[in-house]
Amino acid sequence: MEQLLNSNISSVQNIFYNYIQKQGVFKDKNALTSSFIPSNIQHRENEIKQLSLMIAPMLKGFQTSNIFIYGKCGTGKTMSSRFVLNQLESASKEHKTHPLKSIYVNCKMKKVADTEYRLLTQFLKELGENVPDTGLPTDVLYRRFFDRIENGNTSLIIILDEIDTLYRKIGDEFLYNLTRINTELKKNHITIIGITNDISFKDNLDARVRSSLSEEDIIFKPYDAIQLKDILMMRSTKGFVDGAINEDVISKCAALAAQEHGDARRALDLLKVAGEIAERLGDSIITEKHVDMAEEKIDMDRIYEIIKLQPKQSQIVLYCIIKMTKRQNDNKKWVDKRVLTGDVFDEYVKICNNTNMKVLTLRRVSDLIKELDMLGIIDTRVISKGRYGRTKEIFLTINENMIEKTEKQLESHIF
DNA sequence: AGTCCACAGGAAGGGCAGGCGA
DNA sequence: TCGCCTGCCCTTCCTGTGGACT
Repeated sequence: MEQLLNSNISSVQNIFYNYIQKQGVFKDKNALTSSFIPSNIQHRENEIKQLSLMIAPMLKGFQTSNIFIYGKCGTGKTMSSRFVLNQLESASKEHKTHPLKSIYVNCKMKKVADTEYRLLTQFLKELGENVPDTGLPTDVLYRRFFDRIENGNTSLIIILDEIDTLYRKIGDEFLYNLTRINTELKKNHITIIGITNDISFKDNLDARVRSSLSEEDIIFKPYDAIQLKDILMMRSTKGFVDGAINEDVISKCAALAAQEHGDARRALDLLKVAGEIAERLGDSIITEKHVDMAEEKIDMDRIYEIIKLQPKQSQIVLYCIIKMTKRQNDNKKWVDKRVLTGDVFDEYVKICNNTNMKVLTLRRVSDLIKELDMLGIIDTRVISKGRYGRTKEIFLTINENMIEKTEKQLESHIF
């Protein structure tokens, strides 16, 4: 027994020793993450200039317009905004101008920034106030927030990233209240920068919110394959050791990401994960084979992550959708196979009864299906079947060769 | 043209847990 | 301790709807 333990220790120690000794492919892995803000942001010079000009008056204590930034994911919206605000704050400190503070909130963060109360506590905490996570009336929080800004000596810039998610969750009352607070402030000001990838989002807003919130717009166009390659080349130089990666591999990552609406985040992920896979396999050079493996791993990880975070009822609903989709023995291509809400619900009831789970109503299951759609794991479309009623067609968006793995993963959670 | 189906999805509210402040 | 507040998950009730069928 003791001998077995010792052999385990020595094998693990060996892995660590080899890792330390071996020259890996990474020089600075951080440079390959999407949260890394480089000192030189490529192909976004115009947008950065535009944004800087819009918020520069804050340095002299003037009120500036609220700004809306549009662009698909991975087009550099967040990175450019954070870059400009970092520069703005340091300019303010360096030249001792009107003091400024910026707060960045990703509205997609569940349990952090998805309700009015949570957002206000987040703002207050950033401003140094101690507020409980629950318990206080919302109007008390608004008052504290107002007092803090009015009686403090800093103006505030709030970046609301993925603002469309916030709107879908809590409506536009919160945004309206923020703009109202701003009109009542005398000494300091708030500027709101809303970031979204939904170009039509603004149309949904109440007219009074739209007029005050979206005074200036900036649109970030998707990167093309050449621009993506430039970005990846620059990041690779920082991120990988010399000779670990060649131009062909970078081109492949750029081309794959360009197919997905020029998503730089995806391109960087591919590069980083390909590097990790190469390292794990003991290869000192990253090849196109590693990129292929990285592509599959990223997609699978995303699905696992979504599944893991879903409540059990939602997992059962997804499991039923997969089972019903697989059950179709027609000649249709996988992407054309679809199931209907009613069929999913019938299957759901059966599974709940078999597993002694509480059976939720059709109304609730319908909402769970909608949530899965929003997560991008399924696609839905409302259709009419004439006198046989109206329902929802549900398509799986999971890659066909990942279905089995996803199903097994769900089974391990449910049963 | 009217009927009818099978839901979609909005609104309201119940019930529970967690937390605050007097 | 108790009243009040919030978030969260859920149900109930209801109206709306597109198009096949009569």
